[in-house]
Amino acid sequence: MARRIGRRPGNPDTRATILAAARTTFAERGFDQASIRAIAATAGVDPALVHHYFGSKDKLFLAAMNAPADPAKVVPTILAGDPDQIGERLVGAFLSIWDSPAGTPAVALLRSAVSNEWTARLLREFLTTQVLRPVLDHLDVDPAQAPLRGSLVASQLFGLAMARHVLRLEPIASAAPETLISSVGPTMQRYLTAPLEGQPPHRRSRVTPPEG
Amino acid sequence: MARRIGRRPGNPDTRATILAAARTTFAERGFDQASIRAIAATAGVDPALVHHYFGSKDKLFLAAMNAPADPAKVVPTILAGDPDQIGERLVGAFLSIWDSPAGTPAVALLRSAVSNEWTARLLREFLTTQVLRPVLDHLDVDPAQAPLRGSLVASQLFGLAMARHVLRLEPIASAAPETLISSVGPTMQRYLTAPLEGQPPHRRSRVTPPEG
DNA sequence: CGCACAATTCAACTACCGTTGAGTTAAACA
DNA sequence: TGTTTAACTCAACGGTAGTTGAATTGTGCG
Repeated sequence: MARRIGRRPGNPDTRATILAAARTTFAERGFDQASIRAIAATAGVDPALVHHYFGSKDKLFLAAMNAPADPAKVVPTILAGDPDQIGERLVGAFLSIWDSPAGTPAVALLRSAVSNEWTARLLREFLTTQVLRPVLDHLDVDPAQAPLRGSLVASQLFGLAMARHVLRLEPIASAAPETLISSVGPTMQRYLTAPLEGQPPHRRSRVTPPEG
Repeated sequence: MARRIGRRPGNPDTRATILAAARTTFAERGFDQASIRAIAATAGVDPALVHHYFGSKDKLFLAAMNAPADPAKVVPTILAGDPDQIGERLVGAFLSIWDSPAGTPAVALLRSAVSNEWTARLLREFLTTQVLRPVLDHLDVDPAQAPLRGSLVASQLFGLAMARHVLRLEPIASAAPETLISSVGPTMQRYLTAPLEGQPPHRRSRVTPPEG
């Protein structure tokens, strides 16, 4: 079992090089469009070596996604402090993730989740169990309303990340974090804590849909 | 030039059948993942016939995207009426598009824009010139703030559509339109008309980013 | 009828894709 | 030195992609 003879892990750089190439390629193209061959080429390596290290494309993706921002460390920082500013702190923490080393795998996960059911489930479970549930629990939100509030928050954060980092819609793409914090923070605050049904939609205010 | 002999456009159904198959396939899988071969199979037709009619996959996509909800007809309905309810009417009109015949190509465009730069530009220009600009003009928004307000609106609407129709995040995916109108409408209203810089972010309220 | 021409199909080309298995190289130990 | 073992390469497999050009079908017209 504990045989320790034979060639040592000669060049441990290679594994990390492949992982880095995988992260950027997945981020640029998403899971489906990123090919193992392209990743291997970026890493300057034979495609078969990727399989040698990671076994399959799925496992490579999982390995590349490891060590995104650990929510267990970020979430408490959001919760601490004035409850009225949780919305702003949430947006600030969210934005700062993309400028950190975790930003690349985050974009990768985001891009992939749209066209790949498997990665979509990955993102969904990560968001709900690691981020939304702790925040909603901490705020003592009515459990009957928590799912709607949580998915509203997720929809705005998702749209914000998409506009800023995937679609690159200006001026959101280049805006200072402070601008987005003061703009979107109150939205988060409202989704989290303000009464949602208190103000029902104005009576008969809907626009008639196109005929069909 | 004006020779009119030979076989007539024998079965004009076929072209429409292919277009319909293209729309649903693009909507289900997005531009990249939708194959001409799959579209042809859905239409019960040879892949080469698709090229015969549409020339290339790009042109087929453009043809399939034609006749989404004509914004020239929808936008005025949003603008008419109480300016304080424009947010709600905007969300209502937006939601109703997806339940109309235009919903299928809309989902297709949405899905494709994420992983394909070409379709992303298509969606971006459609949104800004056909929807956001008219609304902002009508509201006499400060031109210096209009782009930010417009892209904030777009980010929330985009996130809403994604959550509801692509990621199918519950309970947004199954919520009644009225629920979403009363929840998201005020957000739109605020992005469009409320002072954005009036309340700067609370001083030093940002969460420290992960080191890097 | 038989010609013209659109509708439609067939087979094939090139180009990638993920994956596999066998083969080569070289570093560490006995 | 020689064995062991991991690092790494090569060539190929079966599959799917968009696209192409030649061949076939069938209908209307002179």
